[in-house]
Amino acid sequence: MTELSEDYQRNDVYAAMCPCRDMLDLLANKWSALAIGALEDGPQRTGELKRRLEGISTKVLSQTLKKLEDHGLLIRTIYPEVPARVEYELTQLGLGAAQPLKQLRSWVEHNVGTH
Amino acid sequence: MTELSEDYQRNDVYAAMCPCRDMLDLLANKWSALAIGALEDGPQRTGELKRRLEGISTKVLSQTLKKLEDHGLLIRTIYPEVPARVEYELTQLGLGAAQPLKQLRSWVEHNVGTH
DNA sequence: GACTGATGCTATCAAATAGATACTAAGTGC
DNA sequence: GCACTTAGTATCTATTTGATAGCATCAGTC
Repeated sequence: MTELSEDYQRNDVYAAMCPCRDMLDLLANKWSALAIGALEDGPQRTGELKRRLEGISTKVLSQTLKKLEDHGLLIRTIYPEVPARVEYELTQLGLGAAQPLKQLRSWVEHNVGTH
Repeated sequence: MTELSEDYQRNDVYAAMCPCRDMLDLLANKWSALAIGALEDGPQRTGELKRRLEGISTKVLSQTLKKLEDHGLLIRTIYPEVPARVEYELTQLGLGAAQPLKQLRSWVEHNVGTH
């Protein structure tokens, strides 16, 4: 086993200074979890996301999507139509993150109000 | 298939008014995800949790644990020793929630800094 | 018997974030 | 010119977070 193959073991979400804390903070968030889940269905534009993520404000939606883009989880594409069309699409990384988030949402839906 | 067996389908985290939104908001949170993960190792007292959840403040730890208790995810036990000993332990519900959260933490640790 | 130490919680203040709403930009159609 | 559409920013307030200090309890020490 080479040292390179063990690289991932250096990441520890319990360590305050570990860079993966940022990612956990980003993903362990209501709106991120919902946005990534919605985008699993394919690229979507802003208005559609706003409608699906019931209760989110314009500002928080913009901020959430920007943070996800900055972390490489999704790609933002502007189509120079009029009025402007903006689409968001998950990257491979985002598709990967979507899996555990889907399980979390699913667990919540199946276990609330049943105990 | 009876109606009762379909009950869980009424929960939809995308619906703003669904009670499961509260649970998603609680679990999709950095400190909740870390606290529940730590408690998977068994009951632990406050100081131990504070040490493991590097960077958390006393106040936020208290608040986080209280919210988790209020939602039935953990049980708080006070042992009348001196100085007082307080232990937190996951309930069955908490143990269930721990699974998807573990996968999320694991995904983060394996996918940060590798793209 | 006052003094220190340990533990867990709350009180207090500043800083950051969320949320609600209004406004801007750019071009189309009337 | 004027209204309409879409996506985003600006603005203001409310809520939450974070850092610290303080409190209560009582055992052990001198």
